[in-house]
Amino acid sequence: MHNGGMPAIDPTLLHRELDDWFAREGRDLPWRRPDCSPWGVLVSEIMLQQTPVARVLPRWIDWLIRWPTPADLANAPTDEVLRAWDRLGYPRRALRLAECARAIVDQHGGMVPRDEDALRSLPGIGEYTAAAVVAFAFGGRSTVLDTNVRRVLARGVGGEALPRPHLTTAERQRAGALVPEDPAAAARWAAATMELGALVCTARNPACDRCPIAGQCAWLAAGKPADAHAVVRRTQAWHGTDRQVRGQIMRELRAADRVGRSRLLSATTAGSAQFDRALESLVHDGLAVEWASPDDEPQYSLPAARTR
DNA sequence: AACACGGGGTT
DNA sequence: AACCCAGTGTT
Repeated sequence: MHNGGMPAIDPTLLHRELDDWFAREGRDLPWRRPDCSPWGVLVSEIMLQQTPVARVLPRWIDWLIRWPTPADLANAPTDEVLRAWDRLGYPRRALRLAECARAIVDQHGGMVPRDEDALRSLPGIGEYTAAAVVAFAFGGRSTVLDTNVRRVLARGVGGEALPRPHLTTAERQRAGALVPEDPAAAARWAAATMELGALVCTARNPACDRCPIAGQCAWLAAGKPADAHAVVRRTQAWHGTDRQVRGQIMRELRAADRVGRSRLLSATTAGSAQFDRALESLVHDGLAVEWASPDDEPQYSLPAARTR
């Protein structure tokens, strides 16, 4: 096994330097505090899926005050859940979080499970989130691989500017091999690598001069070569998409009790064909319900009752 | 493996 | 206007 003449990685040194840096520079986020419950951590992880910390913070605080345990959320009406989710985006996550709460009550006696496979089987919890809850809620050993960690390892260990578009088995192995044996150390490693990717080893302008592991970084040593598999990935369009129209409809539904189709349509930038497609998809997803009216246009609202 | 799915802050 | 961001579930 060779690594192209790049400096050998010393995991022990890596762990210690990142540990020290995280203790010094890590943000004091409420879901990282020792008194935060596993449920609080789980809620934060769902909200943080594709959503920045700054926007999650106020929603998370309100959410935990209102539904401090899985049992509390399990009994909440769906419309209240969706209004509390507000504009965090991807509102299906809110539905899945409520389903997740019910599954925790039904299958785990209301306690967030510690087992990674059990977590993985809950609604809305995939590979990343299961590993994150193991580490951050229970201080357990897991391989936490989010976009930040992937970038840190792609650079520091792989010598490449950015990770591949898709997670590979080889990448999982590389990440797993670097996880400290001690569970508490593994949890700190997960938090520190994520934080490094978020604060220093950012996608666009990495602050290598402030990086605690710059001395061991394969990418820096190689002269920071450009992304090998760049371009290709075009960002998804946003304006005029069905997603945008869905968001416009959801905003209107959150603001009203019931809304007629025509008023809903006028709240969007869509033509009627796209509007109907978006509205139908929301009904299909369980984010909206239709109230048929014999002699007037159909009315729509958020789902009032929870769908048990 | 590819696709659908929000929204707002930053550059 | 483009770019970025603590992913998951479906097909």
